[in-house]
Amino acid sequence: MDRVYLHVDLDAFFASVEQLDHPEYRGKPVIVGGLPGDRRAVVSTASYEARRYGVHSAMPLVNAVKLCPNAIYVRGNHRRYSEKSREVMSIFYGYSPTVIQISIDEAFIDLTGTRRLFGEPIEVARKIKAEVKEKTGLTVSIGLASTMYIAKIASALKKPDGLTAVPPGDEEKFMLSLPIDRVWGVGTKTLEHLKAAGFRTTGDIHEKSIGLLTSIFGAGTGTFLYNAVRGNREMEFGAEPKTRSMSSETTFDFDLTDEYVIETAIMNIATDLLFRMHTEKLRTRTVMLKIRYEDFTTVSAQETQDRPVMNAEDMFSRCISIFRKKYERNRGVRLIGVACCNLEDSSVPLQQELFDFGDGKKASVENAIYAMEQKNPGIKIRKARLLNQ
DNA sequence: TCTGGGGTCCTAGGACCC
DNA sequence: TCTGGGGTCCTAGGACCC
Repeated sequence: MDRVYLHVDLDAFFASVEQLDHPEYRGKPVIVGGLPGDRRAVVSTASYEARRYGVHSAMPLVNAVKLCPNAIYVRGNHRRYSEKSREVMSIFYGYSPTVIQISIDEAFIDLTGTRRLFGEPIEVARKIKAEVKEKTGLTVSIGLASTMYIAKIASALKKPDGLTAVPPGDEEKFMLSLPIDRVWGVGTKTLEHLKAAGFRTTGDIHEKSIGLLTSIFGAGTGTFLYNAVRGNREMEFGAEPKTRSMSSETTFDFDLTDEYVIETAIMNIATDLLFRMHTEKLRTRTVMLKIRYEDFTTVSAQETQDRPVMNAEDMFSRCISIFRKKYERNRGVRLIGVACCNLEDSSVPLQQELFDFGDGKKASVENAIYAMEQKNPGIKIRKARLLNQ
């Protein structure tokens, strides 16, 4: 059967939600990510009005302030964005049971075999745009193609409020019409590498053998490039996008060198992460700590134990033990991150011998605290050490 | 100019086992 | 004294995405 996919992308999502919720922001440059004066913030989303000044995602906020001092700056409200995201995603299920959400603001919709029920895919795409606009006030850009990979690239070509269809059979032609930096999966590093090796267009890649490409770019990137420019890249999305890791990190306004202060920050981050793990009913045996030094060099180390992390104290002591082994004294620290990998479902009971260390009591006290925090969002119960932050 | 936070996946090297 | 080949698992780091 002929495959048909849509890729739907919300336009300038966070900024658009702000303009929706604050009518006085409409038609004006809105920049989500931080307030002027936030030293190390970056732009999360810029409204199209702000993009005209050259502001874009991932740009350091200080640069945005220089380009567009009169913009409306907001830190952002993720809870609200998630709510709007759910509204939009639920509309998609009216057109197909197979919706694959790949981030807060985009999803694939599998329209394969739905023609008899819903009509031509291009008409379905138009209907979805209209329904999203009518029900949520937001606009989307859509790509339509025979593979998810092509649909994904197509959706970005006419933004905002765009619709781009690539007819079946035209996949390769489409890839060859694309500037090289539009190839999804080619980032800054590969782009530099391509330029250095004299590749300027997707056609330049297309005319080389797979052997040559892998000898220049390595096996992984080489075969990826070879297939991508032929439109051969099909992504098999597994059934369940399972959570594999969870992390929390903080960039400090100023670099830290005092070890007590750094360790207190680690406690803060670890506590936050453990709370999120708890609400998602996840547990882990693998804890990773990340240190970014003032010069942006980044190191990380992880430790796996037989027993899962039992409570905050356990979590903290694992983090600190990694930190003390890894940290090079007196170097300024700009970021600390903690991650838990290889997550397990915490409702699966533990073997008894892993549990009998007196940790049970601590864990149940913490569960009570978490329950209270969940019931009363806003209340945070923290160790005394964290109160003066 | 100075570079967030939350993720996923890949690769290369070392340990360990047969 | 000098040493195989294959497999698996773990770790650190890197690339990429939104």
